[in-house]
Amino acid sequence: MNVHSEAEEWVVARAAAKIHRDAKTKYDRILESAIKVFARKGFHNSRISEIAAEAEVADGTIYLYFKNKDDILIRLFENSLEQIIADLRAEIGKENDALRKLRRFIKMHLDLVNKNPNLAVVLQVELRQSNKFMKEYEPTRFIDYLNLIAEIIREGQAQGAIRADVAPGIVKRALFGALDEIALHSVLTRKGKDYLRTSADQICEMFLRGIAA
Amino acid sequence: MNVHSEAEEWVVARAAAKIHRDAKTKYDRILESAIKVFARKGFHNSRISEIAAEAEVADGTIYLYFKNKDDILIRLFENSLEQIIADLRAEIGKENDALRKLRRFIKMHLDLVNKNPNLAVVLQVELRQSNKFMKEYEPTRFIDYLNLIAEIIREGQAQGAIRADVAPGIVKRALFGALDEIALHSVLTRKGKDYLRTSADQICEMFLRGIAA
Amino acid sequence: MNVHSEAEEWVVARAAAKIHRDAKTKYDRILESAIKVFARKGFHNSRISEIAAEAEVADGTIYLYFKNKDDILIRLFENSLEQIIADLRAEIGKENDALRKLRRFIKMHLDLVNKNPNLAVVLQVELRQSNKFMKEYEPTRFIDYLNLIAEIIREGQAQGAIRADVAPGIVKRALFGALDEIALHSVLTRKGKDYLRTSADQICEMFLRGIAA
Amino acid sequence: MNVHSEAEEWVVARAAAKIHRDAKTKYDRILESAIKVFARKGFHNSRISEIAAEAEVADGTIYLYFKNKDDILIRLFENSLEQIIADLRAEIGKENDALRKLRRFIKMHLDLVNKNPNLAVVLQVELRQSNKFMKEYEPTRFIDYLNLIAEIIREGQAQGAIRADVAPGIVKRALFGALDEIALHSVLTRKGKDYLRTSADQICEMFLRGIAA
DNA sequence: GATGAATGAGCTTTCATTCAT
DNA sequence: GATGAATGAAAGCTCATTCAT
Repeated sequence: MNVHSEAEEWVVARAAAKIHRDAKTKYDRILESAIKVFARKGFHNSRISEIAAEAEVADGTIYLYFKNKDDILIRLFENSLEQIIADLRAEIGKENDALRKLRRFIKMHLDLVNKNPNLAVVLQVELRQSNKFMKEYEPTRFIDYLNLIAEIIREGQAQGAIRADVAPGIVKRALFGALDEIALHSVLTRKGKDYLRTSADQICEMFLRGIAA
Repeated sequence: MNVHSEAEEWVVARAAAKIHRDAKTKYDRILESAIKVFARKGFHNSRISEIAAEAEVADGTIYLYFKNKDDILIRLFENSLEQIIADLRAEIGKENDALRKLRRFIKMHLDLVNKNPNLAVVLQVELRQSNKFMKEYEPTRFIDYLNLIAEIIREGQAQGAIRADVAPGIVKRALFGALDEIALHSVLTRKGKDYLRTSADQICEMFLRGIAA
Repeated sequence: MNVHSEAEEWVVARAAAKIHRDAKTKYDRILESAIKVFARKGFHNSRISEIAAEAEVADGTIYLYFKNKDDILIRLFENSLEQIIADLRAEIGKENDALRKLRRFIKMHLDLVNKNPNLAVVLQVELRQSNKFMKEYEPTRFIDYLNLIAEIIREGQAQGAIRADVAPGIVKRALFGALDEIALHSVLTRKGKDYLRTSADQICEMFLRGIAA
Repeated sequence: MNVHSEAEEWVVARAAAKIHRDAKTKYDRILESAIKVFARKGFHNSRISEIAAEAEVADGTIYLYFKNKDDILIRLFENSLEQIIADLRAEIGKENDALRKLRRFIKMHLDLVNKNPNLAVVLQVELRQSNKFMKEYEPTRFIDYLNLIAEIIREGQAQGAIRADVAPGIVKRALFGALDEIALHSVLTRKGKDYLRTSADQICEMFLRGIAA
């Protein structure tokens, strides 16, 4: 390889990087950078300036798109959850039977942890360290998520597949809590795919038997 | 009530307070004050000086008993869990049947949240906001707690009351997660006794059916 | 003087102050303020906030230009010494004869103490109270200063005016030590011009005879 | 060696240590410990509790013998200087000739640095870091020390060996400064015996020629 | 919209000193 | 005299946020 072509390649690579960078909105670039930085350093140890550097924008620019540091975390949560809910709905839609829907739901929840480790760290660990998120955030999206479960349960009850005395409003939280704790353990101990698969099976077995008519 | 008796009562009250204060070690007084202050203001918004004032000791005195602010939280967690584990063991000991043990366990876990609201706030919300706790703490006591559940499950499997293909190491976490999420919701929304009772019943029903042979 | 003209003068003075303030870089303003404050209160008794106030910048701004409090002292030392060395070189350059150069050097060293009393206090007293300066600082500039003396001595030896058995590396320190002690005494007892003049004469007489061939 | 005699030896050693410890007054033990600790850690980084531990006394005991931390340093300085002055007087007394006395003085000053490295570190570096010492201390002992030099010079002038136009009050400081700077350099760079010997010779040669009639 | 220099509030922790025993 | 548990004042530095350009 001669010097000429090396230089040419470098120019091409730079141009490609720039196109890629320009293709995304600054908003998205900041969110993606925040996920990386939060996952790497933790929420409280991440500096706005680091996120800005990672996103190749100025510190002040972040405040054109986000109210403050906690807001990045919360919007990140909402954005991700919105996408996840959409994906889950699509996945669930492939089944008619409520119990089979729940099975898909459980498997997919834990599969997401496996496939998005950075996001999982942020949602499982860092998010809960924001006082604003824990105390002030109106958890609309989170409630949407929980209600996905409640809906399936009610559907199952209508179908006669799930016991009528099961309280969807409570069981939705119990199931979420179970999945969440498994996800947290997976993230903190870096136990990955196998652990999550086995756990998904165990939880399916237990919950479905637990609420089946 | 006349002024005289008021003054007398005040004297008596002061004396009682002093006796109470002297009766406890400074260590215990600091821990109890920390629970109150953390529950009231949140971990990050609590000042060491507030805890010291509440415990009626000097700021510096706290550092004779604790390494730092996070250490207070962690020791508070360990102390509480140690007591809780002892109480749970005693409670469980009253039954021979594994499934009945689990039932007692579940009911008591949520009953503790009801009976110690301040402690519950700290353990459910504030504790998780300490980066040191989430990332550096070796969760020995927590594992002890989880293993209480695993033990009962293994016992039930030996008795033939619980399915042999249930994985105690996973189900213990799933059950804890479910209870924890219900506890968190109770704490954040200030839903108390009734919510916790109903939830305990629902979780018992679901889990016990879910793992029964 | 009437009130009218007083007010006018004040306006003029303020304007002048502002021009003066804007003309210098923040870096220089902070250094100059530090000299004043350190001289007035001593290094350990000076607060960063005082230096900031004197320089009319925010506390945090200081940390955009300096690593920490000790760094201000060290940079102050280096900046001053750099200027002093340049001036001394110019002064020395006016003579050809090594002994006459030394004479100029000695007189000028003590004259600087007389002309910059604040800086002298800082360099003689406060600088030595910084642990970082005494133990961690790599004294490049100071060595440059000492080597000015060594160079002149070597020159004198080449010229045959100074004994060949004089060790420049030791005598440079002995001469500096002598001047430094006189300077310190002048600063601590506020003995000024006359004391310094007489001392310069005495030291010249003694050193030059002491090393002359 | 059998176990029996080992135990016996240990008892004897302990007893000897205790006797040694008791033989010195607490005052002396604290001063000696302070020299060690200050030399090891520096004045500002030494804790009263460390000095107390080293001296095997309680923290509070130190305040029965010393006003405060700076007082330890100052009393340490005075104690040492008193001893040094006595030794120097004895040494000087061995000569009649003023110039020979000065020679002995210079050599002994630098020899003391060589022989008491810990003390030298404290007197050369740490002492100057005490604001109280630099600004409030009435330097009686130090003046005694300087006057030793002045006396010899006056003696030499009376003998006709030293020029009459030499100002003893200035030259004493110049000589001290020269010796002090060499001592400091030796301490900071850990250049020991050889450096100090050569320096002593150079300074003798220069000073004695410099002031000789 | 984008920048980044400047701001300044905010707080844990240390450790010399005291004093009841 | 000796102890050592308790005190509490004291301040450097960080970093989220602003705003003039």
